[in-house]
Amino acid sequence: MLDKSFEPAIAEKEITEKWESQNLFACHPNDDKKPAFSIVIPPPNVTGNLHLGHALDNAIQDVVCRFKRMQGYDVLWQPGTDHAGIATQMMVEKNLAKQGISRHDLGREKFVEAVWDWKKQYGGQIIKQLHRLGASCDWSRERFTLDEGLSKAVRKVFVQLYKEGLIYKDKRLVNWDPVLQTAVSDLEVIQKEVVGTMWYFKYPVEGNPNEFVTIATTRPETMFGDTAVAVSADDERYKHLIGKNLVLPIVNRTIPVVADEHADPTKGTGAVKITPAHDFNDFEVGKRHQLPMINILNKDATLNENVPSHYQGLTCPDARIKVLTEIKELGLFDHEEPNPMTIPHGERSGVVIEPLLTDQWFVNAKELAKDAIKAVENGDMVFVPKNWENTYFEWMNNIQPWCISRQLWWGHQVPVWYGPDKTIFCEESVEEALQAAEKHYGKSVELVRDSDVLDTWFSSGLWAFSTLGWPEDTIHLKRYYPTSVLVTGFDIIFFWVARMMMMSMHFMKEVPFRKVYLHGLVRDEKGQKMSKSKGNGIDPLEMCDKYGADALRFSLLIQAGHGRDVLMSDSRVESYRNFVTKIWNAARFCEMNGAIFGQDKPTPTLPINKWILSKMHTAAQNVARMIDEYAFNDASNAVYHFIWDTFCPLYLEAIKPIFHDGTTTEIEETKHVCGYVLEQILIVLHPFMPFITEEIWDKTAQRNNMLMCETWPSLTAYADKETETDIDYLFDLVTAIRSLRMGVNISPATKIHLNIKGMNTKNKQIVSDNEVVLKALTRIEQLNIVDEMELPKGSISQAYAESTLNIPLNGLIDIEQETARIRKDIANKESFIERTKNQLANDAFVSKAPASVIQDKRKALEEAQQTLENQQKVLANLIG
RNA sequence: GGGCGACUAGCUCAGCUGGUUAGAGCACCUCGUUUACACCGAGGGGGUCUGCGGUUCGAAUCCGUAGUCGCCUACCA
Repeated sequence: MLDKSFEPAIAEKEITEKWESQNLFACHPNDDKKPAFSIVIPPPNVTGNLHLGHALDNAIQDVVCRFKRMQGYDVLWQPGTDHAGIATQMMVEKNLAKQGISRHDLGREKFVEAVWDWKKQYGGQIIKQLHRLGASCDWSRERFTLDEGLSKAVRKVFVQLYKEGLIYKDKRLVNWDPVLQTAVSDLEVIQKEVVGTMWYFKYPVEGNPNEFVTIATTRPETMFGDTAVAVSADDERYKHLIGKNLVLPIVNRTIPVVADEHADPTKGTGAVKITPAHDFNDFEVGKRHQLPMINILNKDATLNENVPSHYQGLTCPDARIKVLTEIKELGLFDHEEPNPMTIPHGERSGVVIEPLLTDQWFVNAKELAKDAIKAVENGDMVFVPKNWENTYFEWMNNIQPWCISRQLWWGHQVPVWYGPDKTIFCEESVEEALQAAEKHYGKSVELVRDSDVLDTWFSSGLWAFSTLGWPEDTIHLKRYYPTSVLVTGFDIIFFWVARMMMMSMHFMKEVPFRKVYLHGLVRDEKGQKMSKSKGNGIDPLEMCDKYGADALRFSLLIQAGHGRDVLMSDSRVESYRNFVTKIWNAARFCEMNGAIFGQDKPTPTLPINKWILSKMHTAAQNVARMIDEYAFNDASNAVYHFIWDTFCPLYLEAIKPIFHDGTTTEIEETKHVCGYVLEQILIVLHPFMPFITEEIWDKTAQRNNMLMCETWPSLTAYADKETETDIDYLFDLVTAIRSLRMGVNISPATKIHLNIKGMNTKNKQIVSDNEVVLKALTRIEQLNIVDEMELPKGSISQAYAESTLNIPLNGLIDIEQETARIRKDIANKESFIERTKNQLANDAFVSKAPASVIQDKRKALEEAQQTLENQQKVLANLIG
């Protein structure tokens, strides 16, 4: 029995326990009868808390997984978390800082232990939160990117790529985060727009103190690292200076003037100072001209020993002020102007990123990208929506070397050992490295391990196969790889999707997933990005507490259309909570009227019952198609409207009089049909709203199965189009009658007499077949269907298709108001008729438009003309 | 600088390969019989589809162009 109201908090807990204690989310790799379907979860950061983006992402995956299970697939939804190198290390360091301890106080080993302790105690909170949403992951298979198995995969991949020459060590400019004191990849750098200043300095020409070259710079303090000034070879202003030297002010070091394509005569002064160790373009210029590279910064971005002593130890902003002062004192300042520019900031630390010359490990992404590009070109992997593939190609075709080393402690340590002479031994374990070293040196030696760890995305890049057991040849790998679809946000196409494609193509020779579905961002109700600083964030768990997980999921899903962002607000969730209540009450109604559950599909004789079965199957088919197209908004909309606009107000209302006045046979049939249809509704709605549906399923009957294990309605067409059309007509008629009543303020309590004049045979038949229903829904006491009659004075009439509806009224009606209403209706009809007539009189239209279009127009015209005629009679009767 | 997307009722959005008297939800107005539901029911008002030009018998739908907004990406001496 269903209680008076649905309590999400209690039901969600109970149902989750039932699902999980029976292991219903588990995959069955040995079940040969079922086709496999698999999804790997985008692993959330182990430090993370569930936000609405996760809620959306996982609601979508859950819909797909539950749907596929119901369709008879063996589903693996592979869960897990990411160790999130920088984020996690920062968090633990912050905690330690509260006790006044730095990671250096602890030392590397102790620190890493501390992080593991933290992880064991507090990490993975987000996984618990996913359970609350109803996520049907195979929780027994949860993985972590630093698990032993996954670490093994990481080492194997690194070693192989190294041995293939696709991973290499290089000294080059990288994005350096001076606070975290590590290199970061291009993707971890955020460009921020600011209005800076362009300063113009004069560099004297060597041997001719009265001649100067004016250069423009936005970073005066980097002048200590200048090793040339570049000009364009054709620039008349500077041509004569090429090959000569300038004197770098303050330090009084001489630097050459070189001709280089990088110098653009139209920009700045046409002469550009070259600082190879602190600018990416200058680095290239430096290499072209074999210029010295002078690094002037320490790891914390203060100036180092390569600058004049009174600058050493200053921060860049301080040094800048000092340089400006000094240049002015030297009379070498030309002028300055405001300069809008973008400045790189660290994604995590938020501080200014410095290009810094360091030794780092790189992946030759250009090489790995080749197969990853091909796989999308030839359709082995498909983007949904398709237009994202442009973004993918654009980036992949211009891909830069991927800097994978991080100067952190938390993460996968690079499997590289150095011999006494710095020879590199890249092996999967220290034992193997020692062996290799012994072979190399002909004796045992001490090795020192590289201290760097890998970019977090290096291990996430292997996620699609490492979680399935690779490099072991596991049954899961065989059965579930390649995975069926990846569901994620477009913001990590480059970080993750692209890297998975590259790694998977290289190591598996096969795509990691057949499709990638990219959903939008969750925003607040005004369409603004949610952020802590704006304070407009909405906590999904709060929403669960307040409205239930089903309502939250549904409000996300119903907006998840291709290429659309999702807006979130209390009022939206509230309205879907109302939908939950609606379903609950509909179920209660069925139950109270003795609905029969757990039976096979009925074969009813009453039109209304045939009708709802047909509608139900059409809806189920549509929903299935839309899920397969990843149109979650359309799919949820279709369920929503079927329940709220068809099942409840039409069908349930229509069967009330049957339960009340029907014959025993009719009542039994209707109990069966309404029970059956409700069960089908529960099945179709289940992927979207797993809790309420499972709860109703559970509480209404003794069942063998939980709802989530039921089979999706058969997709073979079951449609009774004729009955659908008939009953649709009936309900249209109901609306027309209700509208007529309402128009003259007849109280709903008043039972009326209704005359219908001139109705055709077919429609008469429909009305008489469903007379009980029609009368109940429109509160008609007496119904007269006549071929011809005079409309009584003081009665109210309305043309309805070929017939005229008439309600005799004893009381007064407002003739004026009524006349106006009819006139307006007539005017509408006339305008339609005129337009349609013109169209049909147009030879070009008749000769070129498809026959079906013309036929439809003719039919509509005929009908409108007939109705118009009737309506004109009604008007004449009213005023005459 | 390059690219992508959006612009349809007060708000949020449907409207697929051109043919609908342009739809929905929320909001709004009116009225509330019926023990499923007031977290509800019935009825109703409201838009000519950002501007301009074009293609077409026919355009919200295709093309061009202008504008506004958003996102991605590059560069910035």
